[in-house]
Amino acid sequence: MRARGRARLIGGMSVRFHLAAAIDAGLRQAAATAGFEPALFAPDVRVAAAQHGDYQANGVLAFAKQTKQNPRAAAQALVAALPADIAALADVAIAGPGFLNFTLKPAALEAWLAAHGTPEALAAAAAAGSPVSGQTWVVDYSSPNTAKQMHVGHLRSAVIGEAVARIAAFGGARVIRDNHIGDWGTSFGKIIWAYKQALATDRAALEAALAATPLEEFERLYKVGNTAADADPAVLEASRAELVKLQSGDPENTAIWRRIGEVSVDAFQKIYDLLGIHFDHTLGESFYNDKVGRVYEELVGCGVAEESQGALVVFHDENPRYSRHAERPNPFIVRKADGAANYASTDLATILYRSEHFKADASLYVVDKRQGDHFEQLFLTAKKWFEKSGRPLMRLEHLGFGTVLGEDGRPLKTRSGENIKLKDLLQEAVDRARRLVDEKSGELPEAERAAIAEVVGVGSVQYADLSQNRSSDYTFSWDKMISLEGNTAAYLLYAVARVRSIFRKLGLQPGDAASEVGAAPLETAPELALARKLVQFADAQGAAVATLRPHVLCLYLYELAGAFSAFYTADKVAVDDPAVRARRVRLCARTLLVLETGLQLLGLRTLARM
RNA sequence: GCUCCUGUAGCACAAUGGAUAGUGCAUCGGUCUCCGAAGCCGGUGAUGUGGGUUCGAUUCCCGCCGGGAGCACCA
Repeated sequence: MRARGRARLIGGMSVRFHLAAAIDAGLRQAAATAGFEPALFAPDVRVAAAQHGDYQANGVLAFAKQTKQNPRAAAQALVAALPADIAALADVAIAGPGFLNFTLKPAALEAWLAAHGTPEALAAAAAAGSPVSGQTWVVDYSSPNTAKQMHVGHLRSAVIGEAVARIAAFGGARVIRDNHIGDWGTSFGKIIWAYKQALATDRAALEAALAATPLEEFERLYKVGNTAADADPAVLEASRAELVKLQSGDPENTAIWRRIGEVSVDAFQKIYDLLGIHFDHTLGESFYNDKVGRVYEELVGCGVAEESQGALVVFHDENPRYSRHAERPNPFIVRKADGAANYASTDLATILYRSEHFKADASLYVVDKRQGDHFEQLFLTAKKWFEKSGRPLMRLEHLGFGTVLGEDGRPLKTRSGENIKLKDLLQEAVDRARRLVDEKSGELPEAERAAIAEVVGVGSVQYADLSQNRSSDYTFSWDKMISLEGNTAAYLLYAVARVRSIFRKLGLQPGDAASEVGAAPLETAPELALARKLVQFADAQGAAVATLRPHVLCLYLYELAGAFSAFYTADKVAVDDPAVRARRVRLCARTLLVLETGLQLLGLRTLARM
């Protein structure tokens, strides 16, 4: 069997993208040679702390423990049996109780840099042999409700979802981006009622408002309808009647509803454009409206669902939380007592559609973690349903994220207690970035400063969100976010701009092979540290795909930018010695390549100047 | 009440059971006649608490204390 991963031949030397995987394979081979029981030995290769080398393998300790051997003796036996390609790749040392430390040889670093010199080479290497390669993944994110402006609560799903989608696609998956908008439900009866009232009262004013700020106007109409329905049972009844007409296909109500959807999606797209988001599909709840009947039939038919208090529900007796025997039973309600569908109904229909129509291998839901119970019940239900109906079940995963909090530790709101509109938040970020750009780079033309401010401002919002573990609550702070210092978008973008500046000054194109010809071997400590960090892109990328946590990629890019900045300060690129210059040009070009690739995976744009 | 999540320096974060717990902000001190100082180099400072499992625990298990969230027809 061929080794996993793509190997490129450079000067007869095979170059692996994932060097950790190469070391893992080499250790397994050595273990076989040394007579270790394969089932008991897992190398456990990981990126090491810098003082220990580049990679460390911790698996000897567990192996020695299980087989009652001296761990250092086992480590020595393993090292002695290491295949030649690993010995050529790295220096190996046994440390502490039995850790194996691998320090990549400069020639191995140079070969990796030479082999991964273009965006195409990097992407091909990352996708080849990836565990997700060739799979179809649906990423379900953003998912706002129509007739409402997106607010700060919608930020994380959009930003994290886009990053996850890009990371998965770079890892070789065929990614389908699906915006599961909330475009169906009782609220539309109220909007239609209010719309018709406004039409009868002052048609011109209504049309003017809808022409100027259509989404805001529908949002206002919803509030009018909602307030009126709360105050007056007759209005509530009238709204219900409008909803029934809509659901039975009444042409007028359907036209109003369509218009609501269109203006909403148009407004959303303006924000998506800023965030670099483009959906393949916008299949909202209404799309599944005619697909829930089949779900009910099947669930009842295969004995998963049952009637309870008039509703169609699913209990999960094996789980104390969702068991019918619980103190306060909390079943999964798949059809309401009034016969109407709910969130659960359409989500089940959605799973079926993604299975049958998209042939999806995975469906990832980037949704607030507070909906964790819903997804747990949804997945349990889908599992039983698909098992009983003999269908293979795709991987279902809820990528939950925490709440955006203000600096007071409460969910982020405006001073008056309103939700902050996403549009306003992004504009504020751009405005703040603009002030910084004017201060730092006042010499640049007005139009360029505006463009820079947009990239820095929006990128700062994205990066601040992505750079911490998504499942934690996220404390929002303007000052920290737009800050120039620390682990921020500005720091990474600044590193990119400085690399680009070097190439401008030298009159070279980044990645132009001719500029790297005759490169001398890497020599200085900052050069080696930068090269090592570049090689670790493979590890960061692999970890990002495996964990679907973009912050591991953020952390890596920050460290890479730091390694570059240290190198930049210590070692001048524009030196006379052509061999030294060539090797430093190559380091700069790869830094640029990896930084830009990584930032793109996060959904950020980059700048040549800032 | 039940359940889930969570507690790491003044603040914000990191650490698939591994080595001396990393980083940023703040703070203190260096550093621009030299490719961009939005930078670089250095100092100070932390695992809520009590047990347990383990060669090894921020990580796993149990208790306690603190914070957040969810719990029948909303999404």
